[in-house]
Amino acid sequence: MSDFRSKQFKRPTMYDVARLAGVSQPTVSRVLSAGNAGDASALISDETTQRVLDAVNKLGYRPNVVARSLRTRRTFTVAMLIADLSNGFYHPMARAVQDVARQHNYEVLISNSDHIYENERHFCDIVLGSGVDGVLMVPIHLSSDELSQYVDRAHIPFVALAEHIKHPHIDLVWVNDHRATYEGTRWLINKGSHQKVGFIGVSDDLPPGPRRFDGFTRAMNDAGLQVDPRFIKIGDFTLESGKKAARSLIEGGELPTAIFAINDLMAIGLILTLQDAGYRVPEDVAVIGFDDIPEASIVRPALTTLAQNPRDIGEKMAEMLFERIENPNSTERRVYESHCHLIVRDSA
Amino acid sequence: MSDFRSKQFKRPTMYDVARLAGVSQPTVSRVLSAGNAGDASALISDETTQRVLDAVNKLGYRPNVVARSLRTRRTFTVAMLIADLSNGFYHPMARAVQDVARQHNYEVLISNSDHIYENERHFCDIVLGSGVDGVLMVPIHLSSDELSQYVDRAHIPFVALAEHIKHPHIDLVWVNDHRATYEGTRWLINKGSHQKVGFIGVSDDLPPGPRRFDGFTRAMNDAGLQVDPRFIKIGDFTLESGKKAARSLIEGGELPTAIFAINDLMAIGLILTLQDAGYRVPEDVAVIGFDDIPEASIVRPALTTLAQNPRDIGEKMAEMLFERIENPNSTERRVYESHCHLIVRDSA
DNA sequence: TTGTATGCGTTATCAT
DNA sequence: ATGATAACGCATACAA
Repeated sequence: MSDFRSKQFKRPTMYDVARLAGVSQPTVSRVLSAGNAGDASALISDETTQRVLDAVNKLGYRPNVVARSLRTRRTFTVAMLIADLSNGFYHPMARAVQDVARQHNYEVLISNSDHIYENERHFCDIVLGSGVDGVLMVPIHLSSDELSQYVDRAHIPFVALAEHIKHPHIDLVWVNDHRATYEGTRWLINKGSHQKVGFIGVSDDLPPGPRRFDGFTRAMNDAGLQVDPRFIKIGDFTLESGKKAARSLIEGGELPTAIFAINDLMAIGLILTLQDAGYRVPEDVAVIGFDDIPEASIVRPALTTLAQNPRDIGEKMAEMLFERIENPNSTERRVYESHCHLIVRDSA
Repeated sequence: MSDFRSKQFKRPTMYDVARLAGVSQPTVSRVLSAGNAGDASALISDETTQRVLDAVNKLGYRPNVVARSLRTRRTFTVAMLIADLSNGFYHPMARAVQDVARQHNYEVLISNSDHIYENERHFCDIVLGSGVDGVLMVPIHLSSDELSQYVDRAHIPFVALAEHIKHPHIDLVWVNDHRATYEGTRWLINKGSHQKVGFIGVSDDLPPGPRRFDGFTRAMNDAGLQVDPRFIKIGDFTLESGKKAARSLIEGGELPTAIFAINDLMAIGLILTLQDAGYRVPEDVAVIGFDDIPEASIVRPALTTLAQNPRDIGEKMAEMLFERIENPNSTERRVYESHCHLIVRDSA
C-alpha cells in the first residue's frame, strides 16, 4: 500500500525535481513559472525545460501554494461572505463571482453569515489573517464604522453589496430598493385600486428595513393612502416568518386587500398561509414580493415581484474587486447601481 | 489617509511585536500559541506575556496564517465540493459541515461543480496543491479510479458522499437509494393501484441513474407490472428538465397515472407543466419525488417525496474527516449509511 | 523562563 | 541560460 498518511511522508519539492533533472532548484522554479508569467519563457533552454518537465511528471510534483504565497504575498484566493446560502437570491451572485474569479485564476472562499452578527465579525477576523487577496461581502448587521476598522487594518480591496457603507476604500454595488419599493407599491395600489395595503418588512436595524418601509410609506402617501399599523408586520427574511406574519394578520380580524413583502420568501409564506386559511390570492389579497428567486415561479399563483439581478450584482462586484487587485494604485472609489424591474405574474 | 494599498505597506510581524515588547521573536510566538495549545501556558512569565499582548494590541498584529501553515504543514482549512449550490438539498449539508468544522477551529472552502465533469477535476487539481488538511466531496462524474489517483497523491483524508468509490483510503457516507427507490415505487403503486407508472431519471453514466432505475424496475416487476419505455424519461436534475420530460410525455399521447421522479426539482417541474396542460395532480397523475428540498413544501399539491437527511449526511462526513485529521494513523475504512424516509404529502 | 539558530518550499536578486 | 544565496513569517529544537 502507499505511504498514505504516514507522518514521514513528504511531498516532492522543487529540490527533488531539480536533483532528478540534474539542474538547480531555481531553474525548476523558472521553468514552471514560465507558463504562468509568459514573459520569462525565453530564458530557459528547450532542453532543460524538457528535462525538468519530465522530472515533474515522474515525481508527480505539485507546487506548494502555501510556500509560494508566503513568498509572493498573494494567495490567488478571494473571500466572499453572503447572508444566506439557502436563499436563492445569492446563488446566481455566488456563481457569477466564481465565474469571474476563474477567469482571473482565482479561487473563491465562500462563507455564510446566516444573517448573524457574530458570523459577520468572525468572517472579518478570519479574513484579516488569512492572506486572501480581496473580499466581497454582504454586510447586514455590520455598521460602516465597524467594517471600516477592519478594512483599515486589512490593506486589501473590499467590495460590498450595501448602501450604508461609507468607507472611501470600499467599493460598492447597490440596489436602489427605496425607489423599487416606491414604484412597486404604486403599481400595486393602482393595479387593484387598493385602499388597504399591508407591508411585511424587517427590523429597523437591518439596512433594508427602513429604506424599503420608507419607499412603501411614500408611495402610500402619494396615493393619498394612510399606512395602517395593523397591516404592518415584521419578519426576518424567512419563509416561516412570512407565515407567522400571515397568521398574525388573520388573527387581527380585518385583512388588507394587498400586501407588499420585502422579499419573496416571506411573500410566499404569506400566500401559503393565506390560502390554507381559505383566502384567495390575488382575489382576496394581492401579494407582491422582492428578489425573484426560483421559488417565485413555483408557487401558485406565481409571484409578482421586483426582480433584482444577482448575476449582474455578482459580476460587477467581482470585476471591481479584480480591477483593484490588479491595479492597486487606482484611487477613486467605485459605486455601481444594479437595477430592479417588475415582473408581473399572477399574485397581484 | 492610511497607507492602504501602498505597495510599501508591510503588515506587522512577530519581529515588530518582539521589538516593541523588548523580547525575542520566539517568545512572542510562544505567548500567542499558549492560547491555542493550552499546554505551553506555564512556560512564559505573566509579566512578559502582558508586555507582548500590549504590543500586539498596539500594533494591531495578526499572525500570518500562510507562514504558519508553511511551518506547521497544517492550514486548518478543509475543502468541500458539492454538485449544485442552488439545489436546496445541499444547504443543510454544507451548513452541517461548517458547524462541525467550526467546533474544530477549521474553515471550509466550498466549491461547486454544477454537475460538470471538468469542474470536479479542477477541484481535485486545486486541492492537490492547496494544502488543505482534508476533503469532502460529492463525486458525480468522477470514477473510482480517477479519484483514487488524486487521493494517492494528495496524502490527506478524503470523505465522499457516494456509493461507487472503492478506494480503501476514502471514507464514505452513502444513501441506500436503491432500496428507497424500490420502496417508494412500491408505495406509489399500492397507493393508487396504478398500472401505468412512469419514471424520470438521469443518464446512466451518473451514479444514481442506474441504481434508482433498477430499484424502480424491480419494484415494478415485483408488483407484476411492466416498465413501459414510453413512460421513461431522462433529465439532468434540473426543474427545466422535469418540465421538458412532462412535455415529452404529453406529446406522447398517453400518460401514466403515476410518476416517480428521482429528485424533487424534476418532480416539481413535472407537476407545474402537467397542471399548465390541464391535468390534475394527483387525480390524473400522481407524482413522487426524492430529496425533500424546501420547494417540495411550496408547490401545490405539496410534494410527496423520499426525504434524505442532508444534515445527518454533512455531520457524519465532517466527523469522519476530522477524526482522520486528528488521528491520522487509524487505518480501518469507515462507511456510514444515512437513511431515507417517505414523507407523504398531497401529490401522491 | 527566554534567546539563538534553523528550516518549511517557494520566488527574487544577484552573480556567472 | 543557469546557479548560488537570501528572504517571506513563523514554529521549534536546543542552548542558556
